[in-house]
Amino acid sequence: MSTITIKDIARALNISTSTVSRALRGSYEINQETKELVLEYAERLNYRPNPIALSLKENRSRAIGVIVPQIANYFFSQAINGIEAIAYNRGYHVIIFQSQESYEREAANMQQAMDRKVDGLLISLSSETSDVSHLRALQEQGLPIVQFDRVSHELDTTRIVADNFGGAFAATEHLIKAGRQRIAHLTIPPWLSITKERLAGYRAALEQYGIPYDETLVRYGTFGQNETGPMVDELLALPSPPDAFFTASDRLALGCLASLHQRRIAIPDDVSLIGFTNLNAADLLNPALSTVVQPAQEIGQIAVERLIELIEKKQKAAPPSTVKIPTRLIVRESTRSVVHS
Amino acid sequence: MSTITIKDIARALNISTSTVSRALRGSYEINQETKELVLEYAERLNYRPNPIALSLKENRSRAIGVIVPQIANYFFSQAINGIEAIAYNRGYHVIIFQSQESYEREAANMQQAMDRKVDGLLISLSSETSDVSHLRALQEQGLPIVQFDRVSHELDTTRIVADNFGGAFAATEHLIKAGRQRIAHLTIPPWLSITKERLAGYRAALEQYGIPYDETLVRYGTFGQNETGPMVDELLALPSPPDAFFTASDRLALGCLASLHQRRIAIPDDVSLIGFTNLNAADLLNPALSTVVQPAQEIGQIAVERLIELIEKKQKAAPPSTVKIPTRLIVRESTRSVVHS
DNA sequence: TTGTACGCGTTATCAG
DNA sequence: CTGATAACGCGTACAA
Repeated sequence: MSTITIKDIARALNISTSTVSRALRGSYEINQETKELVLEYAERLNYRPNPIALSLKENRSRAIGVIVPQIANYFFSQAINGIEAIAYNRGYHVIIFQSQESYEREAANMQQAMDRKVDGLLISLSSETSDVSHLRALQEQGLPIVQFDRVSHELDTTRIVADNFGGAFAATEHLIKAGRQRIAHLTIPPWLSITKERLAGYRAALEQYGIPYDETLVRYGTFGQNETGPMVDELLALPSPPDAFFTASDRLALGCLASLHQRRIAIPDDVSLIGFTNLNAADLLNPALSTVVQPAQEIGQIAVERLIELIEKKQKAAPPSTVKIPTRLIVRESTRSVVHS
Repeated sequence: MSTITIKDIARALNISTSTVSRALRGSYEINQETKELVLEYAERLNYRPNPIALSLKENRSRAIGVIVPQIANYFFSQAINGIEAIAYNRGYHVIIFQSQESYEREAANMQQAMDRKVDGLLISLSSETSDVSHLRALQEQGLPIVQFDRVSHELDTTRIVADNFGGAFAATEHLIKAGRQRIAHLTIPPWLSITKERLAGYRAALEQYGIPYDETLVRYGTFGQNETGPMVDELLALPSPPDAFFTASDRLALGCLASLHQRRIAIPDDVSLIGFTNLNAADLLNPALSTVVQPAQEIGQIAVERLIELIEKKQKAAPPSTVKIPTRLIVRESTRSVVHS
């Protein structure tokens, strides 16, 4: 009794279900009187069409699948924030999947998303994923897919990413201009697209300012816990230790910050530190820390907009392309004297 | 052709759909031979049952609706992390809704969740929500509901919350024992359950140590941007300004930290600062900042476990009760000399 | 303008 | 042991 169907209305009004259906969706060929009657009654009983029945019939769900490595990662939770907001306004629901950085789980998630008949898929690849044939298979079955942040160029989809090269270049340049010469780079697994781009930006800046690239200054992390301590120790033990750190994520930036504090290294007196972070995360960061801000929310919004475009105008699939969203460099010097007052 | 149904199998094997259905679900009354034939064929063609058809038939969706004020809030993204992990293992999907701290939107989300026929609802109330009759209505229609974190005691459901009183007491006591006497409390809207509990813990600690309660030291924020600056200014302008700050969220803690830095107030030399934060957020915090850690992930996990219990054993609905998860006080003194080296 | 019948994928019921 | 049929809620081609 709690859920009222088109059938109940038909029975109550002594008309057929098809008439009710047509009235409800405002079909032109229908008696004004009947129409109003139906609408009024439906309104009164708070009739709500059953989307599941519709899904079954139309073989679509008005749901978008989102697969991310980890929700509890500030970048992704912000991206999802952007995604959900837009999707909601466009009448889509968001079903979240976490790959937990596991290829296997990512594949399982994709299968489940398919089973659920999502209308489209937004995905940021797990760090374990190098083979994208499972994704390609879905795509070939006609599932609209948009990649964001951690993307593969072996898969021909629209890709929405931050300007990782530009951001890394700006960060490195900033450190160089601050007089640093031995800039360490703490980053994430080397095979990820975003890692490569950031590394390239870092190297380009070094090159432009005539500083030799020293690969011993570059350290690759996993997404594990407490990994910065050993990295920092190793770097400090070098014959010629770093005088600055450029980290590739907020997690690494803060881990590095904490490690340096524990080792009684002052920032920015002994070393400088700058990290890749996210827009709101920047608020959360130590005010002494300069950051390269990634517009996570914007990336999510644009990704979902593109995806909905693909879903709704299948006829003219926009040619796959890579969209780079600019990053922003936030320099905080003002607090320097305070922190070390 | 991409999706294979029970019908396809039946046609291919020249048997009826009912036989296929029975074979697939291992019905006892069925020929071993036929069974194997069907299973083998289904396996080979990678048959996957259509959950939407099942939903329509069984009037359930194996999906859990989760309504939170904001995904991009570290507490909630961690809670969702816990929720998703458990739900996934139990075969449920998670559909996310953001109320964006709006009552109206929360109500709309609930309606949509109902429309989608979620099997149960996990909710943390928006800051605008005081009237819970919309929730009560759903509950009376038989929808299993579990509240977490921001709960209403006017709604008779299982509630999973952090031990806000205990955490606030511990934080305040810690500050008192560090010699502080004028402890400001920056908190969130006063009508929220969690606000009241934290305030009560704060007052209880003051009382226990014979410090008079001064309401001018308590400031209530909204969830807006950049609200700590004015709060801190007002407090510092008091005839007898605070010598410590206890903040009710990571956002307020960091906002406060930044504001104090800007005003050249040293921590912990001039004032002490302690905040309510979340387990992983603690990593992100300034290493100089002590915190009361809320186990966000655990709260999510327990909430969803309870919900699934309710969903699956409707017969014996566990009596509604409030579960308090302990918080943990993390004191970081070691970094003090470093920050001010 | 309205009603009848069918199909979307699946399972339960009832015959055989 | 297996098959035909109805039902879940909806929209629509076709018939009236």
